[in-house]
Amino acid sequence: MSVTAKAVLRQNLLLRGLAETSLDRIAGLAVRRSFVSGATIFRQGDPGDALFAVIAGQVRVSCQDETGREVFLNILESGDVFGEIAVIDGAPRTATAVATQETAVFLIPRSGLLVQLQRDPTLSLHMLQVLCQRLRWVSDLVEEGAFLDVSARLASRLLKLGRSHGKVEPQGMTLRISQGDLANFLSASRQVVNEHLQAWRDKGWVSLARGTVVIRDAEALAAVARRNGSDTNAARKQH
Amino acid sequence: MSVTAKAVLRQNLLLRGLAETSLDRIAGLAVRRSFVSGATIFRQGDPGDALFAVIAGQVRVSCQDETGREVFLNILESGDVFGEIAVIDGAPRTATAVATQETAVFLIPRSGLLVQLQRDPTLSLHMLQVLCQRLRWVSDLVEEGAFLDVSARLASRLLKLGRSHGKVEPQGMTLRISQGDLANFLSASRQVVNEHLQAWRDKGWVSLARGTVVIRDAEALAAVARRNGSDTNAARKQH
DNA sequence: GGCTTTCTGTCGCCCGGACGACAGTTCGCG
DNA sequence: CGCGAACTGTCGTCCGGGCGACAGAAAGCC
Repeated sequence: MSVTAKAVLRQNLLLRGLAETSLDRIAGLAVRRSFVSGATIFRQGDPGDALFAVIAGQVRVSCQDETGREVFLNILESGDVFGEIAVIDGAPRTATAVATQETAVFLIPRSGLLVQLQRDPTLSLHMLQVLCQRLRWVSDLVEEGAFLDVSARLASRLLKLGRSHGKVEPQGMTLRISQGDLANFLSASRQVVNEHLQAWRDKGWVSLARGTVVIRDAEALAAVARRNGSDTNAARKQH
Repeated sequence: MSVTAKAVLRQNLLLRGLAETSLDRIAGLAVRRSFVSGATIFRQGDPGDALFAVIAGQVRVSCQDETGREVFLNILESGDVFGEIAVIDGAPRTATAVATQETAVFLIPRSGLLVQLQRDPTLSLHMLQVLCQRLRWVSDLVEEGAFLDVSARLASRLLKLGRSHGKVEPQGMTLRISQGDLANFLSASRQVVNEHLQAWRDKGWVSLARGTVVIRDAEALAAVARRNGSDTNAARKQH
């Protein structure tokens, strides 16, 4: 295993701060895999026999229904771990993971991982942290879905995506995502997303280009994210 | 600690199958608490300094926004564990827990629990299972919220509640919940829930009474739960 | 350099479902 | 036993936002 790959593993929440021997043992289990852009890493319903960690590239996790509608749950990049749920309880995968760029990952087989979890309490504790983090993320999705209208959800999600995947540039936080994908993230329609985005562009809060959104006024977006459906009416009345 | 209390603890997913010594050590940490019907056990934002296990009674877990709107996330009864997220990562509670009956719980303080998790790998592994179970439950909420319309969500949730909290009776599976609470569970309005419930009553799929729903044809409900928004139209066209 | 694909920007229509308002019931409680 | 609170059953109104339909623009791809 290359030195840089080990460095990537070391920086994530799961493995950060683990004893060197423990890290080596996990590294010994891991297999490197590459995926071309668009390749499916696993799909909903597959047996969950491995844990993954992204070395380089990007992976999107989503759910689909039979009709092909899709909801994105998360975007993962270098250092992120995914596929933990199924690996721990051994049940089928709850979501589908697709590489959206040329992507390299580590694959850690379930059997070896379970043994290691049993042996290394620190690893278990880290894994618990990872699951908690996921749980908070998903609970947040539920809460926002229940309480916020599309504009608030959009603002909130833009800020979160910006924080985790944005590139800081002089004009602001740059996000590489199409409006259609953004809509899938919110379970909203592309059209409505576009409408809000444009309103915000006119106010100077964001700038838009094909496949990118640049956040120029995070404060303003945060205010929209905080305001729920009822306040939206108030805003319209005022205008 | 009473024998019956220990029996309750032993049957849940977290502690089931643990070594006797390990179980005793946790029992040594635990404190028994009682709550009257309507009492708040903890609320969203509180520091998460304990794990809870229900001995008897019922606890409802929900999120609230500032305007008082509420979404139920779960209903817990004897043997269920709750409050795990905040206890593990030490961050504020993500939801509010309220006793809906006279309720007794065990409270296990964070500090002691963490030590025990570090010492007993089997306990950690069990805790991982518990978190996975929660994660699947919450992911399911997201997926259903995104893909299913109110009738399908209602059918799906009724079946799930029936499975976990229903009483089997000659007429069918009896569920003790008001239509308003059911609506909060789906993030839907009480009125629409009532409308669907009544349509189903007329078809003989459920029977209704003040504060209770009896599932008489689980198959029929399952079919509704499977059918998403688009098929609803098809059904209407046919009629 | 053309051709296809994939985005963005816009309309208009229409429907699911939220919300307010009441009337009638049934509990629980003083 | 009587009163108030909580629940169910129904209407009508109104609107957020889904969906189909295009047109133009930018980006791969042969």
